[in-house]
Amino acid sequence: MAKRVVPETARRRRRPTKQGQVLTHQLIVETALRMLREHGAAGLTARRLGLALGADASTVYRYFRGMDDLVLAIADELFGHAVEGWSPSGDWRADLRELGLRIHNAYLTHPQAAVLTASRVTGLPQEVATDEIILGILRGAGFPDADAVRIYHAFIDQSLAFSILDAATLALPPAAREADEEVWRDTYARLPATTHPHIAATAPLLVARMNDSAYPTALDMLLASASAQLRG
Amino acid sequence: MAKRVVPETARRRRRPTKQGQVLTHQLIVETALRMLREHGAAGLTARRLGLALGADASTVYRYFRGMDDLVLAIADELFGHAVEGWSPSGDWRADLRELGLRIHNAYLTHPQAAVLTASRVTGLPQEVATDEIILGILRGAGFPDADAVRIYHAFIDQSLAFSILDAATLALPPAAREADEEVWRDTYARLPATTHPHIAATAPLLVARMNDSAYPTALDMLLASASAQLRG
DNA sequence: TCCTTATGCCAACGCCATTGACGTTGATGA
DNA sequence: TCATCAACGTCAATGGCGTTGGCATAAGGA
Repeated sequence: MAKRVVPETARRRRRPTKQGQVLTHQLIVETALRMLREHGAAGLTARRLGLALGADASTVYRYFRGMDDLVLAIADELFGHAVEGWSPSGDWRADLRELGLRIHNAYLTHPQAAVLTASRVTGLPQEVATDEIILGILRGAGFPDADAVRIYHAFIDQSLAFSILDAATLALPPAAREADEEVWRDTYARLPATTHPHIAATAPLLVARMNDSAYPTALDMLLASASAQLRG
Repeated sequence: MAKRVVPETARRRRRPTKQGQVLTHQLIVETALRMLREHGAAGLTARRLGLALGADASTVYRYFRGMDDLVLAIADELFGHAVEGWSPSGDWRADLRELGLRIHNAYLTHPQAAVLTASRVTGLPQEVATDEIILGILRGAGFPDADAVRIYHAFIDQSLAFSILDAATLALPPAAREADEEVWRDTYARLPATTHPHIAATAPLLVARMNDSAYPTALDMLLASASAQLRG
């Protein structure tokens, strides 16, 4: 075949799809983002993307080598969304907290993008820009380079990792979530204090928190530890 | 159809597969675990599982409602593996560190199981047992119940979340990983200090750490913060 | 002995990502 | 002006996936 290569230069020749749509990388990424937002991670498929674009599924492959390439482009875009409109306050701890929550939130609807961002470090522009910001905050706060890099790594991976986890919960249909909650409540309430004293003692607390994301806690703990390191 | 219901009572009547194998829930889970260990998360499919069992893929559905049910069973099994042979040392911090690493490691080859464990809290036996152990360590260390529950939640989700992330890296074919590493090294080395001073200053450190999991760092920071809370 | 039920197999459904072949277009340069 | 060529659209097909309906068979229980 004619080697479905994706050219790097900007395209100048265009032909509309059957529905009259003119495609670009940008348009495809934006459409994909909208689909993810509206239908969740499982809702983005080549076929449906093609449909949403008014084009054949295979047309997507003229622009991206495969779905992974597309998701990678989406992933980079999300870093841009995460820091959009943000500016440093001067308080490193508050700044990192804000950025952590923003990144976590941006990837919440796009867990597949989080997986790729973390596993396939490809140096895409928005990702690099975000890295620079985070490292800048840490070094500006006075962390020695080795510590700054270590904390940066833990910080960014933790935000992405929790996004994936929390996204899975979010993606469940409400009915399934309620059913699970019921089972859980039952199971934990039924455990006798003789065999499971600690669960029995804390069951109400456990149940009350079971639907919350643990990310804010984990983030705060990471920042508290970093702060202690800085002072110590 | 005859409603493919999975009976809850132990089965007594058995008919071997064409290959003479006699199936049980246990055998299916064990075979699936082996496939995950040997071929990674993407290597476990209903068809291949059937093949490995010497049975038709559809036979699996006589034992599990669907793939999710099977993976849930696997997930619970993994908690058992994680704490197998472990006993508390009396040092709560060292104990939690050990358990965190064990859980992270157990789910490393089974990220799909980690996703389900965290998103569909179903109160399966091994999971409950592990929860009891962790809560016991925290309450034994002197944490008030509210803190113990909060830390427990962050701790367990952190280990699962990082498993998913690290598993994605692990699953990449070595060639792809090396190619990515190359790109990364290039990108970061090429950034001028004028536009990206912080990356430029720490590039060697960044590159040196890029393939390591950030989990141990994040875990230690979480424990350090917990310890400070306890003392404070 | 007969009936029920558990459990096996097979074939099929509708989904998925991806690709090869082919047609059409617009820009380029002789 | 016009031939060439790359870009990029469609279509049809491939091989995989989870899942299910239909049917055959064997093990107990009556």
